[in-house]
Amino acid sequence: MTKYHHGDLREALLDAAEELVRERGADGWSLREASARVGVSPSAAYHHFASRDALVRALSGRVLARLGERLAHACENASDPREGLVALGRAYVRWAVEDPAVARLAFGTRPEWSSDAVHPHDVLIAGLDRLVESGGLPAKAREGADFVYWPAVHGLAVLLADGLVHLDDAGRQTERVVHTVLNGLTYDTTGDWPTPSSAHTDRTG
Amino acid sequence: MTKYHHGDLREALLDAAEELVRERGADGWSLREASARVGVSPSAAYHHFASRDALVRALSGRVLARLGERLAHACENASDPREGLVALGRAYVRWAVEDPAVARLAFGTRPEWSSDAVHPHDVLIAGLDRLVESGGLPAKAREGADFVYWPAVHGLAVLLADGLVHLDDAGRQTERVVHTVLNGLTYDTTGDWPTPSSAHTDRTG
DNA sequence: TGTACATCAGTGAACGCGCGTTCACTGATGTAC
DNA sequence: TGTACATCAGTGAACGCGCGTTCACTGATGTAC
Repeated sequence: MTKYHHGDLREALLDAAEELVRERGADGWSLREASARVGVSPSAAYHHFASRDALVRALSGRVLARLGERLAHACENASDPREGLVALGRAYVRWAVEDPAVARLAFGTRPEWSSDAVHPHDVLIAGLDRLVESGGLPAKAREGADFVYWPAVHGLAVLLADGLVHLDDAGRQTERVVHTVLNGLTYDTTGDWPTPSSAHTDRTG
Repeated sequence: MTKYHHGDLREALLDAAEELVRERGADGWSLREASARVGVSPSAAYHHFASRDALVRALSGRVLARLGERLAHACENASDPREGLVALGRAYVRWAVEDPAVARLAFGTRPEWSSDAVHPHDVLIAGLDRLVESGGLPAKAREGADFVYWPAVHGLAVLLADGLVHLDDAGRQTERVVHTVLNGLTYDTTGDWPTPSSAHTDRTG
């Protein structure tokens, strides 16, 4: 029954590590434990990852890529662009609340990023662009708007995931956050907000 | 010169631990290292902390209390309530950017909270109340507004601290975030946002 | 179809290490009389 | 002011442990002829 060759040990190790993160937190587990859980000797892992750290970075990348897919799915299936951004925010926060330890790992580790994966930030960019195209947001408010929307949603997600805040209905609060940000971007009484020229997302560290 | 009794070993250990966090990250150090840095045997620490974890929680509490003081100072010295909230946000983000590893520790560890310290969330509550009193925010928007403002500022802080985003001028972006949120709370086209009845901050875990 | 052989993906023992924590101890301090 | 003594805050050796990683190895697989 037990085969000498595992088949897909790499993926199995990532699965085990993800589960361990879920159970014990981002740092509460070892390479040896992940190997043991898969039923393989510790040294076997080194045929697939250069080090424990490489495993963690690979896991982080896999997790973020999946988040990107979830967000894209949520955003695209909405009835209109504004609702798309609401759905995106809800999916983001929901994910963090449902899987807080994994979320914390993903946000706290430089991911090994596969270039064909959908980055969460790209989903957001597309969502905001669509909103502007549909007339739901003034073009002049668009620049740098992702670095207003993202922090708001991200902040709610991590405050909840880290347990600093508890909310009865996190989904409803997410909706309020998103609407508030979009309204605030639209009714901007304050003036010009030059986009910082080098604003960017760091995807790999 | 070297005294047998240290004088204030407890505080010195917290200082050493804080410095180690700064140098190596939230988890990259040991009780033994902190003791060694202070020039004391590892076991000495156990006269002041029940365990390594207790040390970490005490450090987290101290860090958050200092943050509370900084925020209160920034908020109170502003020219008007709205500027107070801008200053609060700037101080919050600035702190996270200047001391990212310590900030991450403080947000990721249940703090040992001393009841007389000023909690960051309390400073925010006072700032928002003042804004409403001065007519800068409709009373009907007040409820739950802290769970819109805080996520936005917190999110920007942790995105920067975790290196997920880089900005030329984080201070300016913070201002935009705060103004956007306050404008969005004021010009709320969407309707009623019942405050989740049990929304609260967790200060100790 | 059969066989030789290179390659791949495992094993298992061993390495050196630093960790958190305990324990019996001792030197320094401060208080009571 | 001097002394006995309790208490406090250190020492240092030792504990058992699990860790990441290396290494020489071997079993399984697949390909060339």
